[in-house]
Amino acid sequence: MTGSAKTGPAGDADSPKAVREPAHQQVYRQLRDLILFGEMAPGQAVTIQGLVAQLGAGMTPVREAIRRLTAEGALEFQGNRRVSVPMLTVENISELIFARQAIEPQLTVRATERATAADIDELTEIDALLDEAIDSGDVRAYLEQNYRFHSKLYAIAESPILSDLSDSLWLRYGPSLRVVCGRLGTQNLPDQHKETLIAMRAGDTEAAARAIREDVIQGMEQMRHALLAA
Amino acid sequence: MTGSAKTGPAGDADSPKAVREPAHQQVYRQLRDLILFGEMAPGQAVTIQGLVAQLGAGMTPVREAIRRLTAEGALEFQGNRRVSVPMLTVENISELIFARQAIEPQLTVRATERATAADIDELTEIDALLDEAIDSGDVRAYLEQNYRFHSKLYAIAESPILSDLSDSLWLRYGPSLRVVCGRLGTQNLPDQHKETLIAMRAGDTEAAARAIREDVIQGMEQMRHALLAA
DNA sequence: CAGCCGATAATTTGATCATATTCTGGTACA
DNA sequence: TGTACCAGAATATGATCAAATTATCGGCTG
Repeated sequence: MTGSAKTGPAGDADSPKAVREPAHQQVYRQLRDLILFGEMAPGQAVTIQGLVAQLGAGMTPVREAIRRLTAEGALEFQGNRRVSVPMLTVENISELIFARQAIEPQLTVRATERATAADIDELTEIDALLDEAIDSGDVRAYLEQNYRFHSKLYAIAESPILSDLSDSLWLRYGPSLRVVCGRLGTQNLPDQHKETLIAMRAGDTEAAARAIREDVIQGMEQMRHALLAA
Repeated sequence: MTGSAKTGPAGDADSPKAVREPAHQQVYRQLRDLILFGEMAPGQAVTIQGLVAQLGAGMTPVREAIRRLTAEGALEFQGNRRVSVPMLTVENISELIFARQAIEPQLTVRATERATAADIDELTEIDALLDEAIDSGDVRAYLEQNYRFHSKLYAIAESPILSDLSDSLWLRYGPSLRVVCGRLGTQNLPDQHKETLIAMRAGDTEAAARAIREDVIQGMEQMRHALLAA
């Protein structure tokens, strides 16, 4: 579901007459990014008419985007037809830790089996941008590049179902991740990406999976601690 | 489908506690059941206007239900505004096996830790209906009761995120499961529920998890074989 | 006489529908 | 064989209806 090329036959170059993306999909991506990169705080209410005004879109596309994101776990029904950004509980975090460490190492195994040299180069490039963001303390850039790294890694795995699951999990903790990063800064964040890349270059599936598992667990544990403090 | 009347536009004679459910949610549940219990074949196209006619609902609720189920993996975009029931590939099955055997035993562990005697009694009752369906060769009833059993089990676990993941997986293989059952009959289907219940009564989390893992793997392997035959 | 509680009105927001517009895919015709 | 047209389906809009939250007012009690 990441947007590289659309499912069209020969990809025409972008021309004035390029394939217009449906409005509901545009709205979906915008809102998704807003949630994913922490523009929306956990607990914040999401109103249809608010988004209509904010994004300048029609009502129907906004409704559909909200439905879709609700189904993916990025938003939650607040009972009486209200929708809001989920606030994670400690139990939620435990579930997320379990699910992520069950799924993402497996995706890493498959990615390592399939990765070409060009794939690994691209990951390395993203990781460099990630380091840059960490050094400069740019939280937003950190979140984006970190997501891009994992997203690209799992795209290489060519496992649509597991990738979808992983994406769904990411949407659930995205907003809280932002809060944690804002509080702790970007310095102490986990980063096992170097180890992952080394293992992938060596074709060592087990080591790559182990590195990602570490990355996942360290990150989620830090979230758990930050949540307990609040 | 549960023989519910059409959407009364305005105040009809209220039932004592009628909490009118939104139309889009009704449509969602109806379509979900259609998919889950094999009323729709893998590969079958799903059109908005077809459902509008079939379910007697408005266009907007149908659209939203389709979006939601698409996000959950129960339906898939076919590229050009077309939506259809997914046909599983062998690779898909492998992913599903991995994901299910990673998640569902853990849900079983949590359920075993939390289950009351009444919970286990209820599960036992469902399992009895399940046996009945198997004996009488009623595929539809088998699918329903089997889903109810797992659904109830995971509800006991009080783990909303893992339950959501499990539900999403179920929606993906529901249609194909129907095909397999229709081909093989209900006799040779896996059923580790007895072992699960015994372990739960004894509070043996490990044994319960092992039984469910067996149940999952046996069922999915049978699906894989049936798919390879076709 | 002042403060609190419950009921009702007003406003905001969500749900649904009818309709206009755009796009896709097929078909007829050159 | 290729192009233009047509039918049908999906997308998108804005209006309208219903529900819920919020605000306000009047009565009651201390």
